[in-house]
Amino acid sequence: MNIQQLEYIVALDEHRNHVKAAQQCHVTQPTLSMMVKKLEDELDVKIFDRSSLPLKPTPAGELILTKARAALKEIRGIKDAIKSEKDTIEGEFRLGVIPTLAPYLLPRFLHEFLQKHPGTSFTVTELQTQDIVAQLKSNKLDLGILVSPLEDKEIREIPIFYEPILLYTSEHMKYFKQDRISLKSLTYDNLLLLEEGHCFRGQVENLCSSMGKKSVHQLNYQSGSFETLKGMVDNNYGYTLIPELAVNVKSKHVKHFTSPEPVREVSLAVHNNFIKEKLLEKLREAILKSIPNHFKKNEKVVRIRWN
Amino acid sequence: MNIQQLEYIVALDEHRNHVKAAQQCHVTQPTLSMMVKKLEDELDVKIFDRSSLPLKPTPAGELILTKARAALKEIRGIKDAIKSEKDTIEGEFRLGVIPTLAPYLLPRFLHEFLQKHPGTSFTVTELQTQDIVAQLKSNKLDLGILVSPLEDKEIREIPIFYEPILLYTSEHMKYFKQDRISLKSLTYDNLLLLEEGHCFRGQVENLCSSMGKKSVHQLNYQSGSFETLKGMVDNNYGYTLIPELAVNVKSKHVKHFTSPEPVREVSLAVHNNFIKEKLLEKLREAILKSIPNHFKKNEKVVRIRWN
DNA sequence: TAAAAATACTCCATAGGTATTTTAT
DNA sequence: ATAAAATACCTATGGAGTATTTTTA
Repeated sequence: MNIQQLEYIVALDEHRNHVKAAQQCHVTQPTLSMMVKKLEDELDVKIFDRSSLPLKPTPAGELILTKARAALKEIRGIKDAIKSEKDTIEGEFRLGVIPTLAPYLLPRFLHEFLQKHPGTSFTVTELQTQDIVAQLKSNKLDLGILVSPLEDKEIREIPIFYEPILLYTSEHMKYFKQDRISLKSLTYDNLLLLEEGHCFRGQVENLCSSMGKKSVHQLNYQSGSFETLKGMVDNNYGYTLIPELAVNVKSKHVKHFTSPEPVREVSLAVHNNFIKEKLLEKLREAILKSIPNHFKKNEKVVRIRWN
Repeated sequence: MNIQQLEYIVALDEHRNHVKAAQQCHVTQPTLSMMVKKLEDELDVKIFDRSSLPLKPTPAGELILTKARAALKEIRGIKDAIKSEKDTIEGEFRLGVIPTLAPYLLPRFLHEFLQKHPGTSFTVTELQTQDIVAQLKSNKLDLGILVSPLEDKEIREIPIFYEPILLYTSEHMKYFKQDRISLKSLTYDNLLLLEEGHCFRGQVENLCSSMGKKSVHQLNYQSGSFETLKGMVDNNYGYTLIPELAVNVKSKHVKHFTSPEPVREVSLAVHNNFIKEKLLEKLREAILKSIPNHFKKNEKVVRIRWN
């Protein structure tokens, strides 16, 4: 017995005509005829009395049809439940965001999102990438916003945007006089960096080594936030690399790189189990709407990896 | 999606182990693994979290499993309902029996059967074969007892026994002095016959022509019952052919044929739709128990056809 | 005789098998 | 190291197609 056969007999009972029933099931008349017959053979019961046209169910057939309808309803219920689970936005969600994004990105979209979707609520935690990943896996978090790729089979990433990496330089550096900086011309010496653990530190180190450079630091100042680093630079102390959302691009200290521009890929991250597709879609849309247009995918970029 | 896949995920949820689940489903582990995966792919939902052993259902998986169990229950319900319908004896049944059997056969088993199966009741009608067939088809009868074969696609015959045909002869006939009569030696002239419509008349005519004989009747006496014919013979008026149940075999008027003996095949007849197999089985057993042992199938017979 | 259903046959998708590799404890 | 699960590959069943015949009204 299979689900198709049940659908065939139900359709046949509804139409009392093989051709019409077959059309409804998107198969040919012989296919439907054969399958109905096969089911009858398997159950060893005549479901339809074909001795006169239009055919009609036998007494046993009536019984079978009633039960077949109930079974099909349950089966459709499975698909429907999944669909509605995927389509529903409502719920309480635990969101982890990396510290180099949280203060700059969340204010841009979260309030509006909550107003637009009153059924949703979020508990936001600032966490470093590895903690977000671990907590998504252990079901302590539902969603993450972080820099991808992670290359973790259990975690699904939905890329949202590509955030340019800018140079934030003090006035006394040579870069200050340039309009745009070439990535190749960058020496990584005396670069101010975030402390260990922040993915952005890893990203910059990665960028550095991918350029075949070795950074030597006279001052090994490591801060926990861009705000401190910016303060250092503002007070004429070296330079740093900084993602665009973390700075006012109109500041005279900010320098863009020439093409190909380094960017970091910012993604939504969820456990493979997460199925609220609609929520992901809506969140992605809301975030995309809140960020500058040039963050959208662009071929002329160097996507830097954080790990 | 198919029923097997639902059974696989339910088994997997029960055992939390692919090997054991596969054993329960009588398939190999790779088969079960693949099918579960295929279902997940089709539904686009992870049903099981395999990141740690033993695996466990995802939240969405729990939902799916609940519904899958309900669906399987309905599906099993179909088979169970059929089985119980087939196995149940209880009910009111309308039984048609041909007149040449009814008065001799019914008293032999019906009372005992009713006592043994208090849940059953019968409405018996004496009808000729063609009427039984018509009423089985039009659902005015549930069961028939008649002489087969009928060769009607809508009617199912369950042979019960083979009733010998005997010669019932008056004392002045040449047959009276013989111990056993050879079928070939029989002249069909002046044979007393039942009136038109009775299948037994057709059977005898059939037997006659199959022997290459042509019957010529001096006295064309046609009766509606064997009792009348027997009365004629008892009063020294010719002879007749008569099925064994209709006579006292110890009577001196009764002569057996030599082998191969002519017999008629007595069958239960039902419409193809009829599914109470157990009832048929029990009826057949009861009838068989009530008739002489030599009525059971025997190779040394000439099965005569009534049509 | 026209419409409906059954039959004959052909094809290919896939459920299921075996052998092996990969993963998790 | 060992048990469990996934993967690769192969086979054969049977679901579905087209063409045709048979049946019903």
